Amino acid sequence: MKGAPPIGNPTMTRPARKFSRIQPELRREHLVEAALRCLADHGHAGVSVRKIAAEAGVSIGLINHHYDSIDQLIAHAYETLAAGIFNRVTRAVDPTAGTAREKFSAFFRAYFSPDVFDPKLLGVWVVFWSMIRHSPAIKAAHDRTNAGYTRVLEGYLTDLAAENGQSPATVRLAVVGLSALLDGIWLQWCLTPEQAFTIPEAIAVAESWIDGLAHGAYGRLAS
Amino acid sequence: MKGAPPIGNPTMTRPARKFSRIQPELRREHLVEAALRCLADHGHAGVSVRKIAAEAGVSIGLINHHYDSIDQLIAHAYETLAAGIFNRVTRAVDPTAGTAREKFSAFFRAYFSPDVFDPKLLGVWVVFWSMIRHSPAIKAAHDRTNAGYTRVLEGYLTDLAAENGQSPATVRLAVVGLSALLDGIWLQWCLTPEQAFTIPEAIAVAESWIDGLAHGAYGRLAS
DNA sequence: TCGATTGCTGAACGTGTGTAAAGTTATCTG
DNA sequence: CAGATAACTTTACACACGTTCAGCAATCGA
Repeated sequence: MKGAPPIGNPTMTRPARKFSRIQPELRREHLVEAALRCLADHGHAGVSVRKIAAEAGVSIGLINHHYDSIDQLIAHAYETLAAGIFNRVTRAVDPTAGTAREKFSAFFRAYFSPDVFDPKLLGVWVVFWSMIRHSPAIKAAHDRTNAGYTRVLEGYLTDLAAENGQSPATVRLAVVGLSALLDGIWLQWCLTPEQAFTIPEAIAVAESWIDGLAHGAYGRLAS
Repeated sequence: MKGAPPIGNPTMTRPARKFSRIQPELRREHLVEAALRCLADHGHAGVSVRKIAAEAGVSIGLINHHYDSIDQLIAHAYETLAAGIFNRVTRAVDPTAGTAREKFSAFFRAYFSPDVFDPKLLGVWVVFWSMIRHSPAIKAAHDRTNAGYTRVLEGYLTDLAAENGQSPATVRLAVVGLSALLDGIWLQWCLTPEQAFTIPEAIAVAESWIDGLAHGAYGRLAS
């Protein structure tokens, strides 16, 4: 019974392949994808070696074979998801074509898309946030992502100031304001899907913020 | 040993009072406070009957005696905390004194206070958010709180529009924008305490948003 | 002072958790 | 084809979880 080979009929009973070996790198990718599905479906309860292993169709022990602890896997998942979204959104803006003002419109179109504005995505993100304080790896991933957006928005806003003949002195706080506005709209939208504003309206709010900035309404930020 | 009364010295060994009975309402208040301390200290791991009971100095069974499940306790804690902050912030604005513009400044002063801008508070809130999808009670508490802020900001913004001789047509989306901005600044501040902006700067960003609105930069919201 | 009431305790139960470590086997290399 | 390698499985462990429930005891009214 226990692994005993069938006697006399080696060709009849093909020993079914119990698992497949793949490159560690590829396996980790699969584990990350399974982890993200678990987080999206079960929220915080999805942070579970057993659930993720089942979702990936592998044994319990595999995760601890590829990661020192489950937190490392979650951190890797954060890194992967955040980088994917960041790349998708920022690549939607052609850095060589159009005015700075037009770049914002392109950015908003990419940001306010169903890919990003998805309650399940916030569900995943909330888990990440809740682990930031206790997991240095996740905190580091968060800081890296944040710095990326700050850098990109800072570039656009600097160009916009130059385009409008304004001083770039206000750019730093303008970045704070704009990224806060984008985060906040995303948060509200995902937390309350039945809420009272549409995606086009959300875009209009963001566009208006840029218009207000361009019209010099934010002079006091230069203080 | 097990509760056996000491023989022969009834006066020597005073039976220590094992616990105290208090009104259910008061006990629930204590449990809520203990729960909030646990959430602030341990994040999601603080959602635990054993941890909260220990923090409150009561037995394990008491929580299930006063609440059907631990989720009910957490929902009660949410309600209490959210209402407390909402009251503190909104009462800081005298509805009878000053212009609408001045009311915003008062509101911002109360909102951007150490009470609210506290990483531990976000830690608690993230737990609430993570439970919204699975707990109708928490979802309801969230919606109620949200509606409260929307109502208040809508009032201020309507007054501001009247004060500036503007159409109130844009108020609805202005509420979306302002509350998103406030949420986003709070989120950023709490997630990244070592970040590159101060509380006064955060106030300046919010004030500038109001100025931009007052200067008519948000005309397109009326579409 | 003596029940009655009921807030409260604490052990028990079944389930789920992350990790460790030993055993298995698919795949690669010689 | 044989042996080495390491990806992978499996089992086991110790612990934490929420909930239940029988019984204890603090307080109140008589």
